Amino acid sequence: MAASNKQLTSFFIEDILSLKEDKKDDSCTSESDRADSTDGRTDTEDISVCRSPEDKSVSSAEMTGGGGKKKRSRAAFTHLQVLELEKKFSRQRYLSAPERAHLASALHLTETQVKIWFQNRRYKTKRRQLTTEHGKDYFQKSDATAMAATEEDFFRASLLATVYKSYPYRPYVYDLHGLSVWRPAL
DNA sequence: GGCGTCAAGTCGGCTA
DNA sequence: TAGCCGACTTGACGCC
Repeated sequence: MAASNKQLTSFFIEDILSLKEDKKDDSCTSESDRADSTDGRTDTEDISVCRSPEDKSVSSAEMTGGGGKKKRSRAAFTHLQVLELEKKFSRQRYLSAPERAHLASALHLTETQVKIWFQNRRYKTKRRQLTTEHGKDYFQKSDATAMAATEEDFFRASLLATVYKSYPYRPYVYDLHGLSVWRPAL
């Protein structure tokens, strides 16, 4: 697994939520949020933003020149960009258009990138939650029941193991407490 | 080379 | 009809 040793964007939600501003990379710029969000929230105040992904990797629109087969690139968001996105996601799972535009400009990302990030993030969270529930169901079965386990159960167990291996970063674990409040399950 | 991660692509459904 | 969504899938990238 690629993530076993590297630290990269491994951090705790508590860190994100309590983060005001620590260190700033030399390549990063700091800008203050003008707090023009429609609901009056100022979640992204004083966001420090590094270079946009387009600066260090080819953007989606920019493909291999020469008219050959177009090559898709994968933008790598900076640590701080992910930090702010996670921070926002921990409070809001859905963004309105103005909020998305505001966050995008604050992070030097496109609105599409922010939208896709939230889509992927929600799906990732849901997958994790589902596999957790399935895991509970499976391991709570009695031996007798386990003896009569269906092929689906075995498939489910193997899938669960695979998914657990796929999600080494604890900060991505969320519990749903109520309908609208999400918080880390740590 | 296989595997895991993740941004982006695709597809179908829903809503205003 | 446009825009957003969820549910995957694809493709690039990094690690072993």
